[in-house]
Amino acid sequence: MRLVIARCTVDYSGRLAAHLPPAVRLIMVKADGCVAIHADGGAYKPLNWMNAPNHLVESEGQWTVTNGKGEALIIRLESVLSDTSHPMGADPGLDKDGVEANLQALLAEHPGQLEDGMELLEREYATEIGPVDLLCRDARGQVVAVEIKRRGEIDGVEQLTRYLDFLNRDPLLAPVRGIFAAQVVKAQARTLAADRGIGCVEIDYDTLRGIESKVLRLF
Amino acid sequence: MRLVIARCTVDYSGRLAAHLPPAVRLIMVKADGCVAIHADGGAYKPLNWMNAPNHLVESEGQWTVTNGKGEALIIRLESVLSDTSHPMGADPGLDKDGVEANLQALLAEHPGQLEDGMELLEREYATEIGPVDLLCRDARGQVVAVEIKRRGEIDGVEQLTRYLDFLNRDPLLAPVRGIFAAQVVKAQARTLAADRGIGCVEIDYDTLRGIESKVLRLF
DNA sequence: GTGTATATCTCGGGG
DNA sequence: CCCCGAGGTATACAC
Repeated sequence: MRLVIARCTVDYSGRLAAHLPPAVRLIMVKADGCVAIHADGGAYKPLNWMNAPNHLVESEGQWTVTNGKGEALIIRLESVLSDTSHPMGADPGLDKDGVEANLQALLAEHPGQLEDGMELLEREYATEIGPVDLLCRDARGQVVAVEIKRRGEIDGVEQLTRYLDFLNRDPLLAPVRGIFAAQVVKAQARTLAADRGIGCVEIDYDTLRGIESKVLRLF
Repeated sequence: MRLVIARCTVDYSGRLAAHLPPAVRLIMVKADGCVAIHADGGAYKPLNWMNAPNHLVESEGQWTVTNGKGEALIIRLESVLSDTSHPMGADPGLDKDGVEANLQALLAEHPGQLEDGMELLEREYATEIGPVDLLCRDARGQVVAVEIKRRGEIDGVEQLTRYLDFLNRDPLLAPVRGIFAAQVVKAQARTLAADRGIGCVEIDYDTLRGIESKVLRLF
């Protein structure tokens, strides 16, 4: 990884046009060739960048980075304060645990948390337009499609609507109703869901995890 | 900005749990206190990070970063290869041109580019489920809802469809028709729009900006 | 390659 | 402060 501290201006052209006036910034060049220009503040996103694969040409006081998609990043260096390189090697990568998949697994184990008497038929039930998170049967025997989100927003309601459209074409399943389950359901999503006859359930993740812990303690 | 090159392990807990095995990485600490851990590859996103505001405690071989939302980042340093600081000052910020806001502003000024005789009624017209980009009236007096995107894809058509559903329940506005305006409308979006009676208009941003320039030159 | 769904999404604006 | 929408979204994965 090469780290350059320099007073510079930057111009990006491609999907939009963006310009950075002169200032001291960090220019980061990674081993895969990607370039990022960071200011000294404002979270992790760089001001400008060019992902790999790209082509970097260094000339006197100017770097030109281009890629095959007609994008270009031009860095004009007014003064270079520091220019260092550090070998790092490949990174072993990040282990993650606890995203949406975790919530889905817990609800698959405890479908009764969605509604009394609910039973799981299948997880990741495959349709032609994508997998339904949970396919369940309610206490009265009706099939229920469940879409799970960490944050319940309008896109999720659209997603569930598409699944319901498809599922209801299958005479073996129809009529299928929908439940939108999330840790928090936003007002607009709730409005749209209500409008389409889709139920909303807010899931308390800690409660659910508590139930799971109790079950595990029995063994 | 402080730049530390070190062999380290990192653990994040908060919205999820994430762990990084030992490797040499860049630890970036910006003036506002935000911390980011970068590998030598993989685009501009860091492996782990903690945005400002947060609280950083450095002890022997370990940094602990916490914030007020129950998130924590623990960096265990096995060996520090480099540790430098570089004053940069505030960044003047990024000038962007060509994003949706620019397109919306230009179309609001020149609704006739959507269709002959179109007139603007309101920009960002509020509905229960979100703001309609432009509400217009066409040459025959019919109300037209306009959704503007830089790239016209299927979710934009869905969005406009939702707005039309709600707008058409208002007897003072109905019947409302829709126009989907974008610099490029993808084939699937065009098909879906046609199926729903929504018109598509492709906008040439440079042409539109040219018209704006001509208008400005008159003054 | 295109389409779909996720993200510690980030980031900025408005109420 | 939260809510909401756009993003040069990026990224992974299925078809």
